[in-house]
Amino acid sequence: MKPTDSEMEILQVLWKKGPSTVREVYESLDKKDVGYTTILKLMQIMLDKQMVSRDTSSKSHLYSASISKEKIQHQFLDRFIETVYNGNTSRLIMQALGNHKASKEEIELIKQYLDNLQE
Amino acid sequence: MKPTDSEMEILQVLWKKGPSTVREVYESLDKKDVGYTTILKLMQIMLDKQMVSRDTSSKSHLYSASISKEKIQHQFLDRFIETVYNGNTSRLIMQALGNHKASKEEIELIKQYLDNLQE
DNA sequence: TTTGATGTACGAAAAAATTCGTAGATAATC
DNA sequence: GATTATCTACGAATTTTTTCGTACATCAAA
Repeated sequence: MKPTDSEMEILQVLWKKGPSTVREVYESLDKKDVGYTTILKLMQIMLDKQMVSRDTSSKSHLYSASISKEKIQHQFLDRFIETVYNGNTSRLIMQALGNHKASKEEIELIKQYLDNLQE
Repeated sequence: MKPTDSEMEILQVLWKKGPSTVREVYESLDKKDVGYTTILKLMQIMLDKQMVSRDTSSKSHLYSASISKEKIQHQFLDRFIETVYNGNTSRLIMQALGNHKASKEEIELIKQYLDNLQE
């Protein structure tokens, strides 16, 4: 099960803010280019697909992500490395390091991580 | 301009093998689940979008990627980190290292890269 | 020069994803 | 209690992506 781009944006909000109403999600994604019912419909579809669950006890329903951020990240990462980097993980890592100005602390952290791996 | 998943698969082949005919691409993606004309059509659409160019001097046209692998990778990576990792690059790198069993050589390579960055 | 294999072009169907209007329910406010 | 605001449900239109059938061209045998 692979969330689409729009679905990912909604999941991001739910992961960040926890259980939220459609309006809260709509507000968070300040995309003035789509209407409220569009987001509503998307979230209803996500419910169908069981990507989110909801609490309908009050009038405005509360939606929560029902798949963990880590799991989706992992899944996307694998797929991403495969389709974009042809399975070459080191290449991805180097490019990521290159694009992004890493701080001393970050670099140290990653180095430590690598040291651990080597044991 | 964002290639779709199918378009990415085709680009991968062109990057790897260089200028190729539709049949060569079709063969490379041993997806027996889609027909030859599907790939042909996709590549024609990609021509429209100027993602590929072609040489029509002989009967079977030769297609080449007209955007560089590096450029697309860079673009995808930025987008990916943004939508999936919320801009947190280190997180991506650690997870990538964690998922994937890196060889001693790879780890060394990345360490060297980090050392360079630190200077 | 006919036959068959291999190509391209392209319209159009099918599938997937996105968008929104409208109807009706519920809650809040006057 | 009437009016207004806010919410859900849901069908349906749009847009995007994927798929393929068919028509026609070209080339190499037979």
